[in-house]
Amino acid sequence: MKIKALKGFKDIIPDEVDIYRFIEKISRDIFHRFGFREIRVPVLEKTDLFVRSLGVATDIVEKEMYTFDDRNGDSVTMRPEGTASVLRAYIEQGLHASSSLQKLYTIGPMFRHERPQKGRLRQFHQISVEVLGLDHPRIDAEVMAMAYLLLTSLGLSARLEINSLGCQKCRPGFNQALRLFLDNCQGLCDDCLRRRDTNPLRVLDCKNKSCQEHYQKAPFIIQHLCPECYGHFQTVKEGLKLLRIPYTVNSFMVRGLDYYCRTTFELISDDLGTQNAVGAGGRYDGLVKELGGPDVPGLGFAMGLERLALLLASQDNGSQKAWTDLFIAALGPKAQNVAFPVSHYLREKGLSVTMDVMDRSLKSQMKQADRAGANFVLILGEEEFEKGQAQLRDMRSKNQQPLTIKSDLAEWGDDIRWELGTLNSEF
RNA sequence: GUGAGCGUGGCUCAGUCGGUUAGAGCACCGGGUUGUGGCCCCGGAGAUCGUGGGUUCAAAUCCCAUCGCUCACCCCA
Repeated sequence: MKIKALKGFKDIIPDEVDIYRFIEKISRDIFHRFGFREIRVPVLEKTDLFVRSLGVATDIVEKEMYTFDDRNGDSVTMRPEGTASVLRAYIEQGLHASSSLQKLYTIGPMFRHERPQKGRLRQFHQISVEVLGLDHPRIDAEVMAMAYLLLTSLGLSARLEINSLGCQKCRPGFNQALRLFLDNCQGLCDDCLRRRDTNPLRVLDCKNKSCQEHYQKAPFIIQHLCPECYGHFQTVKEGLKLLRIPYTVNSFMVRGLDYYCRTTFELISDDLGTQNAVGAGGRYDGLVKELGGPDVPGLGFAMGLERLALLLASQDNGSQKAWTDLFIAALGPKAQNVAFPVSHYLREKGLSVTMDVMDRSLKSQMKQADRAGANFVLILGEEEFEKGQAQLRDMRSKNQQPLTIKSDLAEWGDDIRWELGTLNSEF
């Protein structure tokens, strides 16, 4: 019986890794421009960390975490998201002491025991970005602008939707108003009836038509924001305008995690089926304190690498294949015996070199060279080898020139490097 | 947890009102070019037809069970 990977756990094969590396490279570059630094944190944490940060009643904590007792009997959890771990590290390492403002990001695997579907896995990968220690609304706009720039830099388009969830002062009032409104609605669907109690905001994006008719008249959270939250939201929007970042306000947008307050946002793509958010985040003032740290405000977002990769793959951007500087085609045992150490010498000197060690026909070796994306092929033929000659072929121009083989392999290797250098500079 | 669809060489799929040696394309290997790639032509290797059981003279095809994958719901990146 073949052993297969677990449900929702995927191998990322070389062609796909190229896409992931591309995404990561662009991300690091963009984040650097905004003054962010990378932090790497463990994938396994004490269960309590996530229970406290995400909220006991959230779906993630209730039924999606990979939680188990380790060999000491301690309850541990494979991280379902990045923010909690980064904040734990921020507090534990005393990063707040070295600078009151910390801009951090991390890239890595997250784990949630969900039913897999398009753009959703049990082990998936996120880029997670956090700003700690700054509550000015402009940073909210800046972070959204950075997320937006990342997408456009990747050649992707997505729309930015924003909302404000208010704070501990004004949200309860809205929740009450909403619940009152829902109690007076007749004929809501079963889902909405359930959500009315568990997560009232969630009813607002119900897909049921009759429910939606009701919600046309539902109270908007924006109307219930306290003056501070309202002002914050206004400045966020002004900031986005100043930066010329297009956005729409979606007052029905909710976050699944308890810790969000005030600004929330999502980056939505229409090419992802129903899992249409490529990135999402928001402000989480109070969370650091909740986790035992100083009372500093926080803000962050996460992007799903799989979803980004899905979008990039769908845009048939011709993935460049692997390449190699030089392929050595050696025919016959004698030539092979020389080619083998020369290939190693050239690699020591920094060239990427491939050769066929099975001594196959020249035709098939040329084929291999082509597949390896070789820029040049060094041909060591049996007869020529006896005469101390080799051929250096430029695979693009098909030009071929003779090269004298020297008995001192290092000396000859340097000759080859020299020739490749002069030939390459012509391009 | 709920619902629907689908499991045939490495990949994408055809074949399914049961009927001989299960096909194609791509990829792979070899040859045509006695020592020169990408195109073309020819040949080759490669399949427990997801698994188990049942019906039948005969099952990839029908029935039952089971496993897996996919998509959707819930929820989320």
